[in-house]
Amino acid sequence: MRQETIENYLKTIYNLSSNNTAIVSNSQIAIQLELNPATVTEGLRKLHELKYVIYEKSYGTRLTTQGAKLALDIVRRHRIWETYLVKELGFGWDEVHAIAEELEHVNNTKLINKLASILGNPIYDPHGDPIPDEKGKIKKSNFIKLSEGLVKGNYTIMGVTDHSSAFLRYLEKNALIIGAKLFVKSIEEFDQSLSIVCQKKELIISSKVAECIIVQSND
Amino acid sequence: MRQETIENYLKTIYNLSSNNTAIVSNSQIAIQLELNPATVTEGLRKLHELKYVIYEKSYGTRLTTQGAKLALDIVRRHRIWETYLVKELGFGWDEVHAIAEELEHVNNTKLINKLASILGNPIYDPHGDPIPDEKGKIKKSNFIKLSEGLVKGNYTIMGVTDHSSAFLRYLEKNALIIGAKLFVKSIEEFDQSLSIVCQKKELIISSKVAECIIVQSND
DNA sequence: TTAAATATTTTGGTATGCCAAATTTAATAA
DNA sequence: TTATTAAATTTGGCATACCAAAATATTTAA
Repeated sequence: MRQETIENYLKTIYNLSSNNTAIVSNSQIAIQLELNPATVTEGLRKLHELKYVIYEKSYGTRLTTQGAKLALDIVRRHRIWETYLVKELGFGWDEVHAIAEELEHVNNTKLINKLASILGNPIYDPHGDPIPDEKGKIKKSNFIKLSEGLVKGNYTIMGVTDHSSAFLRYLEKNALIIGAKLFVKSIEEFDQSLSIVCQKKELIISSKVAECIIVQSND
Repeated sequence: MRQETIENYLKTIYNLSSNNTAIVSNSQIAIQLELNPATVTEGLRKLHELKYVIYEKSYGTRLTTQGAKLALDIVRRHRIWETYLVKELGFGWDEVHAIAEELEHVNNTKLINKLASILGNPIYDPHGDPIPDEKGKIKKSNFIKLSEGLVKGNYTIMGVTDHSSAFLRYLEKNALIIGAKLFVKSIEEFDQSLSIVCQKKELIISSKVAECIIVQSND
């Protein structure tokens, strides 16, 4: 199996299993990697043989210790590169994801550690995602989705779960950036849209958007 | 054909045809890319169809305008990365080639131009190889191999044609670095080894080494 | 608890990139 | 110029990474 293929599967499984439960379904992986389900079944069988995952037929897949180790390394490379592109090379946070998707496959520990060191060994990337350290240790947080926030709650935006340019530009347009503080004025019962106050401006955001914003409570 | 495969062929053909004549043989490519000759025949047939090369059966191959354009772009990316790794990230000139082999395939013009700009748009990389500009224009030079140098000639080292770590470390050990000035004291008739003076120290170098050092005359 | 819907796997098939061995073509030396 | 050697090509084959369609499981809803 090509190294890049392995890395893409493991990264995807890691990302899916950390958001949701530990077990990941084939269809989730297929959608994420834009592959036919048949291809994913094959891929998981091989990754199981290679001992990167525990794949149980028609049930689900989870990473082995070895698989998680590699997944965390890819995630680290990806997030260090994103941070470096934004902080040192002047890219916008909405354009770095695609470049980092390629750079993450360049396997050179010294290079990544050097970039991390220049950046001051950051713990979060420009999207608010935690960056694993060299040993794969990751800062655990008590962050929640804004969609889980409470009426009259005060929150700080800590990250996003959607990295598409379209979404990131939408946020920027509305000043919904990392570190911004916001107040939940009300939640519409019908469609769960939120009326919030951010930077003294009031705006309505859909539940779909709120699902993709990670916040920390300030109360 | 995978983009990376195309890029590796074109880069190799470019490197081989600029040193020697314009036409490159299959066996040269096979050795350089560490591929079976049968594989190279196939590859060249496909590159011909894609109009990247003119491949004439049992005769040889040369780049088309389109092929040369892409080749020069890869060479640019490779050499900018090498320079960036040495100048900005503190890598040794003997260790950057392998990393640049991977980084060169990341296709993002803005990224390369940004790196180049930080470096002050350099014309030579750490090995003395010229870096094509964004349009593929390359600085032509009157450099010669040290093996073509004359007795009692004064020269400045401008580059190398072998990028192996072993060779680069040998040079460093003997203070034969880019920019060093040297004087050819004598040439041994029997084996064409050179007796040179560099940094006030005298040393003997084999014709094989002299073949791989690029110099400019100071006389 | 069954029927319908959804998810997963199997089967059969394609394209790419590679190689070894056999054959053909070209180059070199006698 | 012919025999030898070397280079290039063809042939047949393998592994990977895919997919579409059919078959099988599993889940959900009636």
